Amino acid sequence: MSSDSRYTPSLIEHKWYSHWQHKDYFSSVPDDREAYAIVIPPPNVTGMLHMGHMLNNTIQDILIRKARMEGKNACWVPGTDHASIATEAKVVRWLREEKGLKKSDLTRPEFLEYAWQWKEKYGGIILEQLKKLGASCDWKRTAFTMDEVRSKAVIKVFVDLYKKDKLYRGLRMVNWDPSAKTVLSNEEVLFSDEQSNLYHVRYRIDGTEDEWITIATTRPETILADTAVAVHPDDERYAHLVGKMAIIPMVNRVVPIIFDTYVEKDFGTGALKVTPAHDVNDYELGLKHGLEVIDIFEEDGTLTPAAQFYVGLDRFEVRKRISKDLDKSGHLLKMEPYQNSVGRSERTNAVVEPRLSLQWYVRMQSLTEPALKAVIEDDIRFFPKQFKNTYRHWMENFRDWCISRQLWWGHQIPAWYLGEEVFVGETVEEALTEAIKSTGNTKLLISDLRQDEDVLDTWFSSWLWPISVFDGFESKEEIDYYYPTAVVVTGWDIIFLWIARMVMAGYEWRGDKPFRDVYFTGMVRDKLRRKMSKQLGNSPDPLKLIEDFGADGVRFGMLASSPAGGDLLFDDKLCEQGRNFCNKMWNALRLLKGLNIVDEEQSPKSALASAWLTQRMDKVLEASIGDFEQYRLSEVLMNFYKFVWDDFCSWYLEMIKPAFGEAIDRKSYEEAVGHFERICSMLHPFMPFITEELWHSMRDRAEGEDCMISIYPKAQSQASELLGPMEQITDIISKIRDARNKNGIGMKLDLELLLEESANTKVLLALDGASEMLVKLANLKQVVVVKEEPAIQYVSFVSGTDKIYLEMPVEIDKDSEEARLSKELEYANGFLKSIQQKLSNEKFVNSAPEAVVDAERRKMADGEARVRLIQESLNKLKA
RNA sequence: GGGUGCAUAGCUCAGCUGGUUCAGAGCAUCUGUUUUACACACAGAGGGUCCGCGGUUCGAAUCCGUGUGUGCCCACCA
Repeated sequence: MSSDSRYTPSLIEHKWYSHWQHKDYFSSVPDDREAYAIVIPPPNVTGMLHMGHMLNNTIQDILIRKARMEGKNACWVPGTDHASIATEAKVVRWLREEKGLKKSDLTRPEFLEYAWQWKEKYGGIILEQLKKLGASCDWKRTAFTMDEVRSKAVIKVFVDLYKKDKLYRGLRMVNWDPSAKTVLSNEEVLFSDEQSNLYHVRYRIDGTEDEWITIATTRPETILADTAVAVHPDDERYAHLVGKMAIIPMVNRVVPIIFDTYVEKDFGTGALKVTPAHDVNDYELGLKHGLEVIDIFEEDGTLTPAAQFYVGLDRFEVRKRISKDLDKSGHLLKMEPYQNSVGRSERTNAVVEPRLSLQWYVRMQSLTEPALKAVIEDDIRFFPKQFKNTYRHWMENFRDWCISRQLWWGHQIPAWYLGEEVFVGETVEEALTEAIKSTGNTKLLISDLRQDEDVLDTWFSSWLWPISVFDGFESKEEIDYYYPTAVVVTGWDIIFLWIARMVMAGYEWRGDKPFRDVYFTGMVRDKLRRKMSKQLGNSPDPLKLIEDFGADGVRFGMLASSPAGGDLLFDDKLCEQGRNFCNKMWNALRLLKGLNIVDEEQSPKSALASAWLTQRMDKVLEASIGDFEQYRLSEVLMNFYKFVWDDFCSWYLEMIKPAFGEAIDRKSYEEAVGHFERICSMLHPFMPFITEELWHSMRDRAEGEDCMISIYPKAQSQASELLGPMEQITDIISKIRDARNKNGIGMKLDLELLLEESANTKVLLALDGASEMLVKLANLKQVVVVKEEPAIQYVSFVSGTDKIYLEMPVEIDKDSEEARLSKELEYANGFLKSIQQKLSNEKFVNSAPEAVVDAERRKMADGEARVRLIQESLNKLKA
């Protein structure tokens, strides 16, 4: 404990973190113990720690620390994801800003060299941040999706899928990111409603002077690529146009007017421009009606010569210009504000362009089947389980997965071309062998083959993570031991991108699930339920939070926010509460450490308090088992919090605390430290730093005797016969405080406690014991048993079925006493009445379970006694 | 349009298999306390139509139906 005796998180955090590291407690190798593995959802190398990471890593750390303390071989593998598109974008910017280089100036190997440099420099930041949070990962195992082992796995899997005929190249409409100049999978496109305009443009009917058809579009720039106009076949307005052609403005292309039920009559003018090259639906229409496809966009979103106008300008610039030009030429009839949903690239935020291109796809059907089954049948359990439905719905409609990306940073596709023919192999030599076999040309050289320029989607490596982190495609030793892993903790936003795919990969290559449980955290939002965003500035800096409240405080705050599933409303007030909790425990230990200890026999009062605390703790621990199993960690923590603060600090410590100037007996002291020790273990997974610090401060510890590897406490006994009496004691003490307050006794005064003869002896004893606690309230003179109502100035109350007389040194306010007693009587009567009513109901007695009826009978007996006792007091007072 | 949740104190949420006078917790609010571990504290208090309606049951915050409000996911969006 530091010398200034103030709780200062920063002082202890660094100390224990390096201590644990030094002990190598985080390392794991297969052994005889039960394996409990968690693979960290690899954060992007580009990433900084954000609140979502804080949350799910706190949760994982709790789970892994608890497993470790329960004697399992706890293995938490950290790592980072190469995040091909996001990283490449970052590297491109870095090159431009720091080195004055453009990507196009560099060769692929040059670019990759810079990218690796960047990765070495910035890629580890996020892991360092996680360490500050206290994450007890096995850092020696730190993996990277592009390191040697993981890369090998990716290549192997690609080849394997190809051989199984689960891979193909296909020409399709894809989501194109013009900023990163790559294709995106559907899951990488985020749709949101944006304000735009609906342009009404008229096309002249071919062969007429002044007959027009008006279409509505949000993308006038694509008019240059139009190859038809479509209307609904039943639309009478356009029935006369059968067989007619329309003339595209500006380019003056003559295109057919087609009739298709796809068109909605009620939307806009009921006429639709068809641009097969730049719209998914139009492409389908084009195929159906045999339309020409005119592609007017370059891969960066500027216009090609095929557009004829605005060549080289960006599509949005063109939108502005063409609307003006169309207006000038009298084609633009109307421009109205319109809200539509716009898809943007998850990584670059660029508006996604539908584009026809040739890409690699994974056939999903055979992969989704076992993956769906596993979750439906609870072989993999979802928490909360509602997500099963979402998962099923999606899995049943899984489209083939586009896995090629037009980037350099990533795993280059192991496919080689000889002319139009493709050969796949783990190495170029393998591909060459295939090529020779296929062509019969034995003179072929490696240099004749041209490797596919594209890299694989990042998720194509992430989905192998639970296997590849254990080198599971190459060696058996670790994978057989650690697989399936225990649980994966993640936000639900990547359920499809990542979770579903890991499940598929697990069954495809291991024939087994990758993890037993999936715990979905909520999305972290601010207390006003807004998303955390840079623009709003409502996203706290995690490291600043740790500085302000300590890692333990922040962990507490994250967890106390809200349970799994829904949104998690973050409020740094909760971190403050967490810090205060640490401070409370810190001071509790200061109290103990400050006591004078004497070698005397244990006082009965602390023996009782100690036994009671054991039982309270048992009860809390017992309840936590189910909560832990269901991943209700907030619940567990709050219950622990209340137990430590209320039961341990407010009641137990107050009861065993000797009066001012006096000493505590050794046994009581030892027991108190023992309780505290168990509390440290119990709370350690949640708040590792403070508990480790207190653990070492409370006793001299042997080398290696750390809280982190102490045994997780279990309930010691089932019995709870002391809980009742203690409840009564706390009740009595509360009532004494109350009487003091009500009668305006602010100062310490002599009070005499008198009990009826019938009083429960255990309570009597306990009260005597608890008397030390009353020191602050009153100097308790004595506890005596009375047979009759005493002839003194007193306040009486009923606790349980005992009546207690409290001698008061001041005149009692009879009116308020009467009011108080009347109120109590009313309550007791109401209680009794409701029970009597129940018991007089034959149907209740007959149909309710025996135990319930019995309990009611007991309650009735107690209730009757209470009513009688209160009534007596009231009568006396009135007399 | 398809699916799926949610509705309980000022706020955030528990309330699990229907059964304690069951209406709770934390925070916030208010009142009191310079108390000897802790003011990052202590002792108290107030605060509710458990969304409305109907049903099942001896008994409903809990189960069923229905209405309303509200969130999310998927698809579509000229």
